Amino acid sequence: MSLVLTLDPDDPTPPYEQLRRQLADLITAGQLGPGDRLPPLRQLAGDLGVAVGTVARTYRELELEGLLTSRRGGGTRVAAAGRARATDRRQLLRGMAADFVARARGLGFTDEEIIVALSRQLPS
Amino acid sequence: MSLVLTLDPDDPTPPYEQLRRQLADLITAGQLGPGDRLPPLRQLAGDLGVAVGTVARTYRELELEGLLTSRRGGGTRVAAAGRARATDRRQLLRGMAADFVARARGLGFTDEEIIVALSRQLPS
DNA sequence: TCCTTTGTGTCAAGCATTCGACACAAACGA
DNA sequence: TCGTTTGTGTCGAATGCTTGACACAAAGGA
Repeated sequence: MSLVLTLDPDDPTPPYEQLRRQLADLITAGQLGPGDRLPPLRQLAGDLGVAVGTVARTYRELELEGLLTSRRGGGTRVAAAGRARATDRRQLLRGMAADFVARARGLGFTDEEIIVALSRQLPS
Repeated sequence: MSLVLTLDPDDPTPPYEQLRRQLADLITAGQLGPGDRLPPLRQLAGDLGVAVGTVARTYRELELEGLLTSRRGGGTRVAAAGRARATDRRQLLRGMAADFVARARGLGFTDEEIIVALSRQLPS
């Protein structure tokens, strides 16, 4: 499994937060399943070019959310699903779709315009 | 015209940046047209509950991008369109749609799942 | 058992952001 | 003309994030 985690240096959003969002989405979407192991702090920090403490902060926050479990020497893994993952997965996509549509409408785009733009990206 | 600008206190993204993105989108989408006046620094700062300097930073950055023009005593207005707004408008939506689809695919959702989720939000 | 890996915690330093307040200059309106 | 509005700039203080380094504890592997 090759994790695709990236940081945008031009984004004023703090790196620990950029990383947290990506991992949270990957887990909720099921790309990372319960028990899956995440990269060690030092490795991920080295790959992304940030300090160890920054990645540690991301892992800590996700553990507080119940998405990860960490053990010294044992690494950091995706927590056993407390809730039904299938439901979360569906809700995540539904929320993403709703956000996208709401944002487009708020910018004055008509439903027709939105549909046209989407049909360029999706086979239908 | 009642601007809908909001700040999420829980979002670690700096307020000046949250505001900058919203205004940039509104302008590019054409919701705010050339010559339209924006709220005075002090008024917007008061409404959003932030310091004047924070809103000033947002206006300054947008002026550097060429989207706004500011004059002492004259207020801040949307700059005269340097480029064809119609094109920008279309490209903005196209980019938003592409980002949404790419993100969903990256999270492992199939095109079919994406279409189903969207059809719940859009009449078609 | 012993060494390595790994997460956790601390620390000081630097930097960016925000805040609140104030002063100033330019445009506007009566 | 004169007072108001408005953007700009500065200042010090506070807060939060990142960095780099270090030590420590727990788990795993040879």
